[in-house]
Amino acid sequence: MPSDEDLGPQLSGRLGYLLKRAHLGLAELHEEVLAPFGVSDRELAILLLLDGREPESQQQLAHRLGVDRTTMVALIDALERKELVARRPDPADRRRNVIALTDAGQQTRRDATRASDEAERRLLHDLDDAEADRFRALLRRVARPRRD
Amino acid sequence: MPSDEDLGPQLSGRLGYLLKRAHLGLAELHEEVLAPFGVSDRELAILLLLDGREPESQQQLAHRLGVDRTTMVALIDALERKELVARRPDPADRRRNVIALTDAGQQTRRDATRASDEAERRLLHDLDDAEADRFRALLRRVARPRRD
DNA sequence: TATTGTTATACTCTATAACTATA
DNA sequence: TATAGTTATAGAGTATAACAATA
Repeated sequence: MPSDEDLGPQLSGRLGYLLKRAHLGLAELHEEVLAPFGVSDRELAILLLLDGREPESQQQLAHRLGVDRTTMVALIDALERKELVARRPDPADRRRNVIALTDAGQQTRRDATRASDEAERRLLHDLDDAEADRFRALLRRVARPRRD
Repeated sequence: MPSDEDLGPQLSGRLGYLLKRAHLGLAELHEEVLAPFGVSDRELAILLLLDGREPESQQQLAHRLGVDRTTMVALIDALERKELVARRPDPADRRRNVIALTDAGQQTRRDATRASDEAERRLLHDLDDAEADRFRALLRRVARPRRD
């Protein structure tokens, strides 16, 4: 990724550029800290989505993650291969797969979440605690779902 | 994009999710406000990169944009088709193409930048002016290039 | 030999359409 | 008929490898 001097003030101050760089920076940190646990940031999101909920179908999960159900198939495939989640047919409706965290999945969720916390801390490294809280609070308001 | 209730507190508060949503929200706003000018946010970035600089080769431009030179080819192709930029061979080194904004490109840069300002304002709609300034200042510090 | 722009190719991520098994 | 999961396929967006022109 280029530095500010490369870009010039016209582009380097634009919100789109800043958000992209922050997002990309966090993605890189996540890749680094999650590597020991064998999951991607994306997969951690699914583990978090599954945790502490009634077991759900792939389709419900896909909807909550904001992807198509066809996209969900490969994501669950990967997590199942790693034995972090299990598919079982819903007895009440055998068209459905119910997805649940395995014990290993629970453990990975805990460990990977701690690692992700560390990635977030490193992203906000230049901010003191009060500034970090302020940033998070403002970002939450900016990230509100659009009301079109 | 799913709402907070869909996600649950475990995922909806994570920085990665918030940054992604803010970034995506701005991308959607940009698509809307830039449509009348026939350029994408990506293309506006290139127009801004070209503005007020010594003319540069495709490769220099690619480096500053943070993409491969092979990727730059199609981006310049599109802008050239719209007659917003012009390629001309560098007389001093005929391997190179020098890329320059056309008059129409200058005009589009001005108009599209104003539209992008509007998109940024709409993204920050829930913040008052002081909060928006604070958010920008904090984001700049978070978006610092990683010093690995 | 090395570099610039280009093309061909492949890889990732995603969605749409079509298939199957169930309902 | 309609729905859940799946597969095949296609479209972005990106990169790597190879090629022609030039240095």
